[in-house]
Amino acid sequence: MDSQPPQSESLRERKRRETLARIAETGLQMFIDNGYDATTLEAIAAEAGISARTFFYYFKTKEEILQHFQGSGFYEALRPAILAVSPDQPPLEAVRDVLLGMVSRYETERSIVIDRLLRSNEALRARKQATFALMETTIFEALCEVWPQPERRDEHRMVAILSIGMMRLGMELWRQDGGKRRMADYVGDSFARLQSGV
Amino acid sequence: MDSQPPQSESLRERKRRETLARIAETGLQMFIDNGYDATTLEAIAAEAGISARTFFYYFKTKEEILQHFQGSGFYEALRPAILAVSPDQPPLEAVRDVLLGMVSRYETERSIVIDRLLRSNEALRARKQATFALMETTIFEALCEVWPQPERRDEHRMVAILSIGMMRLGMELWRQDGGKRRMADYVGDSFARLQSGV
DNA sequence: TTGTATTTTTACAGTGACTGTAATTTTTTG
DNA sequence: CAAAAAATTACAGTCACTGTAAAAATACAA
Repeated sequence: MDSQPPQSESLRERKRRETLARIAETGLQMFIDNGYDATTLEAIAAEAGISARTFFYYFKTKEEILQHFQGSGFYEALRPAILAVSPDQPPLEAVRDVLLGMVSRYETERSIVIDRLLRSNEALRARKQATFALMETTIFEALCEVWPQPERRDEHRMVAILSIGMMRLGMELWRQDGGKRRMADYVGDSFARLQSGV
Repeated sequence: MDSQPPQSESLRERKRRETLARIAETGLQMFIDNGYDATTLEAIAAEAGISARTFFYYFKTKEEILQHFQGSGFYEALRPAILAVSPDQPPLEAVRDVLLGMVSRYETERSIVIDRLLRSNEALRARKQATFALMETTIFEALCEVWPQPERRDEHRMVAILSIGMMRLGMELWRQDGGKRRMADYVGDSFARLQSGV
């Protein structure tokens, strides 16, 4: 109907965005319904109305479908959030606050379902751990920008490892507890316990 | 020459052990020479003098060749070492001492080469992180046996995460430093720094 | 030694993720 | 509208890995 496409997004861009989203949604739903391993690329492509080859034009791997959902929301926001932190507080507390904010946004139905998928398969579990390692690196590098003194680099590494560790601990305790309280509470408690002496 | 096989090991067992070792050694050497991805299973099998199908009679996956070397030495010794610890000292110090002992035994030429391989490939890096996660679980469970009070379980989780974190930190610092001092020194320093207040 | 059970090895025929290539269609742009 | 750029597809291939069933090697008992 509009003969003038909105300047902000061309037909091409819109189609691309829609196709990407359709593949991801279709894939995730099929994973949930039938399991990750049992869902073939061919089936996802067919369901999404594209050829199998085209799938790889949008995603490098099957796993990347899940990374798509992990990525959107958590990992990408980490670096900017830390860079925006006030350099007056101690780094560990700064990172703690950033992570608490992100964790509380993370606790959605979808994330929980995806997490269950990530636990269902050996390779996916490994990828999940790798994501944490990536977050550590991201935190470390961001801290080095906020507090750039070279003699603090080792401290930054330590803070990055401890932060991700406490986040993982909190997430695990939350899971163990069946989600009675908010995930962020458990993460906050873990940080508190860490700081109250090891 | 001996018509009597030694009771301890039958022909079958010896051959099996030898074939397993031959596949692993051949595979590792070919990975080192030509890279992990560029080395096909078929090539390893051919070099080891077996059929491709027989490879999978010994290893479930190609990755398992590397796990074979990781496993022998580190992961398997972890649980018994912690179970043998004196319950008088604090858990964190106990685990620290265990890890320091294992790390000093770990720092061999072969381990370093394997570590380089594990860094060369995305999936392998992920597996490496997964191994650390597995060690955390092993430590946690062992601690729960040594100090079985239910109210200490969360503490044990914390100790497991912190220990593996400090070990990883030490290993990383050692690598960054080009191995001037022993790896165990860096790990020990990391633990010390952790305990001297976060 | 011989026969029989068990284990190991192999060939063969798949499946499924992923890649390279080159042709075709769709969208953009001048 | 024509030419460039991007998206889609078919097709053929590689490689890790699996299922199956038969053959070979080893163990064991009579």
